[in-house]
Amino acid sequence: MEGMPRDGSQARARLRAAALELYRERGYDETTTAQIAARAGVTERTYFRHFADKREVLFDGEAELRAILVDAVAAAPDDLAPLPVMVRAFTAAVPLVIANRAVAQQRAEVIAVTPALRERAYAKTASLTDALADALTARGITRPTARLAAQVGMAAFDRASRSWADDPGLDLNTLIAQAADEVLALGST
Amino acid sequence: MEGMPRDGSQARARLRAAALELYRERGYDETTTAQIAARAGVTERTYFRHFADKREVLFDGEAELRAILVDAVAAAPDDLAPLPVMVRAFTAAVPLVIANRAVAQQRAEVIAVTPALRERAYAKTASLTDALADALTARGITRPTARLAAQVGMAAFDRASRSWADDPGLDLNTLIAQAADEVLALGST
DNA sequence: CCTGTAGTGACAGTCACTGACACTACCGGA
DNA sequence: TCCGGTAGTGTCAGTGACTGTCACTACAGG
Repeated sequence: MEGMPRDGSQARARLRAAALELYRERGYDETTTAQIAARAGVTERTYFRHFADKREVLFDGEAELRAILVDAVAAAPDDLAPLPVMVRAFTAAVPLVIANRAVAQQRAEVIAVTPALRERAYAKTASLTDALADALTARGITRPTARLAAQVGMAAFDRASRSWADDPGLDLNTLIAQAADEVLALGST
Repeated sequence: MEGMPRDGSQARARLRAAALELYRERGYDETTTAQIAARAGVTERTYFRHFADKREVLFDGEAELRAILVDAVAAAPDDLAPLPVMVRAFTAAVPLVIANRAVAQQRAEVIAVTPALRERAYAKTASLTDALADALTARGITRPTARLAAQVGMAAFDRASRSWADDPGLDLNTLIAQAADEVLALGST
């Protein structure tokens, strides 16, 4: 194309949209990166300049969530126990989660039926968990305990998210707090 | 080769060994599946008959661990709370873990420095977690709670494993119990 | 107007992975 | 003893993800 705008973020956004559409229409395995690029009006080579691989296009914007979580951990009161700190962090992210609900659900549907994408999703979650563990470590918590708290907090958030996905009428903030309570109740009959 | 033994499990074992060696010698990215096959004395096509992809060769034998965990969950007393059930399950797996320690460490080293392999490791862990959640569900525990307990239990086991990897002189059974206690203490300062 | 820089297209190449077909060792029974 | 089925393998051809390289174009700042 002759007069293509030189602003890369536009092409990037079109690639994101095209990929989500195609993955939903034809399935991930039946979609080629060339098709994604074509629908976005660029070449395959340009696709790989914006995204590291065929999966990554579905996992953009993770940085924003990470920043919110990490900042919330850093901002929590000094004397707060690890699990309540996690609750605060995820609570801080609730507005973003709610804002992205519509697209997130479409993505989740594709990911659910595609092993390769589930694998990437696990890796992204693990990456977020690492970031949370680092943030807890910065609060003076020992690294092994920080890792444990981050993983447990993420498990609680996962539990809350699923309930909320089933019934978006529920209050996600409340669900997060309840999930944390549920963790502490796992030791008692 | 003319007189190659027709027993596939031998080739499979050689492929496993060859892959671990090459991944350690040259790195995962610098190793081709053709090289693995060559070192094992078979063709590349045969490699892909035994393993689904280039990563899977490092994650064989997961089925054994899964069976032990699931059986232990099923065998636990009816009135035991979810987290203690997880402790029992992982405790039942300790002998296997100890027996595999030497090879497991070599694998862990490669995985640690290879994003593609870490990703697969996360997926394997998630798969085990799903199996544990299913086993808990069979005990009458609600699915969301079962998922939560399985993830929390896995986090505790991860915490215990890492301590044990750092100092194999410690008792892994004790570390698992301590990690579970630590989870329940995450809510208190 | 000139120059550096970022985004892109074009092209060639490697390698993971798959489908199809043929061959060979072995196991069971006729 | 022979014979047919089966499992494991080799060979070959092909697709598609991903990379390196080079040239070109739009735009910003001086």
